[in-house]
Amino acid sequence: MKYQLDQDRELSAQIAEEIRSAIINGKLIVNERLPAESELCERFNVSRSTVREALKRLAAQNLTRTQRGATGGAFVNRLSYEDAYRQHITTSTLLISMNEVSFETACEARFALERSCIPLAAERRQPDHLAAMRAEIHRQAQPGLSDEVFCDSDVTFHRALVDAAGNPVISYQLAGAVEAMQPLMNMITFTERDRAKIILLHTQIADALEARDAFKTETTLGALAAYTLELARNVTARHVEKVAPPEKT
Amino acid sequence: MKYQLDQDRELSAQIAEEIRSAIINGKLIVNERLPAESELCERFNVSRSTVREALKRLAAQNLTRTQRGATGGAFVNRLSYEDAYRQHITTSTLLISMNEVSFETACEARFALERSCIPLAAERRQPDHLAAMRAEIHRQAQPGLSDEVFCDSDVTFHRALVDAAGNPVISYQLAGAVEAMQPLMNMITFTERDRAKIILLHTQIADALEARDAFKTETTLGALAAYTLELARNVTARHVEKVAPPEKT
DNA sequence: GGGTTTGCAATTGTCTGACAATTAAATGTC
DNA sequence: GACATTTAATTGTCAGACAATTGCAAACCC
Repeated sequence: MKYQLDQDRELSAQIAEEIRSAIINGKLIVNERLPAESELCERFNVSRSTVREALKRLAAQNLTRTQRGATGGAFVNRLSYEDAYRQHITTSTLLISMNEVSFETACEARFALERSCIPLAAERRQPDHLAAMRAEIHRQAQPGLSDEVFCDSDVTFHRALVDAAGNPVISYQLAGAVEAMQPLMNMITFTERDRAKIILLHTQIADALEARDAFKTETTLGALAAYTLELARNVTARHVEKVAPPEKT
Repeated sequence: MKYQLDQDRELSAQIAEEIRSAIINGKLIVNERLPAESELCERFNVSRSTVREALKRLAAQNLTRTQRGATGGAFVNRLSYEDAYRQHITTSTLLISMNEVSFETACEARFALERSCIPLAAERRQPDHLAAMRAEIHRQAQPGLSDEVFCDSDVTFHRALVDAAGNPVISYQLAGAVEAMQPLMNMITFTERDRAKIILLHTQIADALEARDAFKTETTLGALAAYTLELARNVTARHVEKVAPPEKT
């Protein structure tokens, strides 16, 4: 069981990779304790700092957790839905914001993906899902609501819709679409949008879902998508008016 | 600009969190250079080891990269689609394998999500997407193909279908569903499955997509989902036959 | 014997200082 | 000006030390 760390990549990265693949391949199982840092030093023949940097890399990915004390150490972490959610949302947010994704592309993706949960949601929605959606609609109708709170409520509404599908894997996967992109979309469109219209569409979605009418739900969600896209185009058009195009060469 | 690191959480985690939120909030922009380690030591009033552990945490999340040398340092990394893909697939794989997700739940999620790209794919599929799909179908039909290669080809086929939607955000989001779950599904069903039947369904999907018939494509994908589920149930049933249920108290 | 306290040992967290490796820029040489 | 050398800045790695935490067992007390 000797590890030869070959290349000129950083040692801590290689060691982290070694352990990471052991976890992914199931050689290390959940809650299993990794060797102590001092032991890893000997095994990989590196200093403790290097081992620690490797372990911190793993901890940053929620692959391990550490405890101090006599029976402490680094343990393989069970990746919880909550951690995975957060990670997925963060990654999605960064990906969108760092890669000049057009609003149309993001909007299209977001609604296409959300649509996928509707047949299941129509079949399985429970009273509490409907109640959550109606509660958010009610909140959205309150006068004097700040844009920020309205946006939060919007996200919560859609999350309830997704959760109504009763499939945690779908909820996790769609978190990246709904929670990461909805705020971005709201940020762009909030100046233009007609809350009454959005609330109406939300109500129609809730009604259709209550009636277990998947087709109507999909159609209405499509209308919401179209309206969002239209808003964005208005904002863009107005921008072009105001900001003169820079005349480079 | 003084940072007070309060609690008894690890310092390196707090520092990493500080920098991470600066990146997410846009206070640090892509390719911007972070202060040198020695400078961060002074700023946060900690030792260099601690700073380094923090930076390694960020590097593990692809948020930063480092270069050695005179003008080196840690730089805010542009999160590429490739990195995001890999991260998403790894997280999805771990989430499924560590949380006792039933096969039915995973299968349902996987096909529901893939379905969402079909209307767009039918509209936009290009000759190269179709060619890629047909190439994989051809591969799958070759005799003597190992299960592993067949599985790889299966994944590639579905990825081509997803990419045909021409939306990189959708491709990214669906990577978690297709690339993470398909291998798991194949692992379970490969003993039972009839390759000819799968190839037929793949062919029908490619044909329907070529004809830009979204409805037919969705129907056929649904049939593939149903067949996969049926296979899994057969395997489970056989398992129950062979393995006597353990009689614990 | 039973419960409590104390001390010990293992382990991670942090600090300090040193040197190696790398790299771009400055400097020197022809 | 072109090329070689030196220098300085920066990260990567190592070694050793001490602090903080924590489970456990031994000692102790009643």
